[in-house]
Amino acid sequence: MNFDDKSYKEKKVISIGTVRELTGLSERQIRYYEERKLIFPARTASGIRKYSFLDVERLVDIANQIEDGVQTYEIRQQWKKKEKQKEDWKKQMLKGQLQAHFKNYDGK
Amino acid sequence: MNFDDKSYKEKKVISIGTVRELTGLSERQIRYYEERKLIFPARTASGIRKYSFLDVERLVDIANQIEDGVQTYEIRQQWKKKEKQKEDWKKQMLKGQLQAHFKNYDGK
DNA sequence: CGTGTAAGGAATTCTGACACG
DNA sequence: CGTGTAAGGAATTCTGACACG
Repeated sequence: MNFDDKSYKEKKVISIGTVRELTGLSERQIRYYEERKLIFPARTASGIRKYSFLDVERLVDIANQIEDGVQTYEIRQQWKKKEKQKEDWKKQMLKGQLQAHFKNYDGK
Repeated sequence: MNFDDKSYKEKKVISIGTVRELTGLSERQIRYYEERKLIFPARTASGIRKYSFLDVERLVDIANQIEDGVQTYEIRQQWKKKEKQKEDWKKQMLKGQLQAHFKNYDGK
């Protein structure tokens, strides 16, 4: 209903110093995770990084995994795997709908 | 359920340049509305203003009213009036509950 | 009253690099 | 590999003031 509430979470408006305060991470860490393709802030015309609340949550998640000894490229691979699973799930849904469709047309 | 979605809207994390882009207002206007007690950004330790998405919405509302010729102090008065109405409504609710309460105890 | 602007200073952010391990 | 830090520069933000009307 209030779809704006969702965009608040994804709107990239927070600069790195505020992200530092929100997450407790150092700016060095935040920029490094970007270098390792784990986070993708927007950039202003002059090059200043802007993050969303969703990015902030993701950063905390990343930091926790690294604390647990997971390497950055492993985190990236894990996310790719999850993306693939999501794709597969969508295909299954579509397949199910198609089958239901043909059943109606063939069985009668 | 996801009560964080609400706090996103009220968390003061946006600096004035981004607010300018979000609202289309000038920084001068944004600071002036604060001077007139219509908006209340947070401040970092070093004095940088930080706004929430709710503040951004309020700023757009303020700007629209000013465009319509409403003066800043009138906007402030109008809000005070609405605050009062809200208070009165709460009292009414409370009164209603009290009456229902006594009815149960007295009528039986 | 509401807004623009130039002024000078302080705080923020950026990149590339060296360091440690 | 992940993070700290000093370095120099560029972009941002702040306040108080003058201007117009």
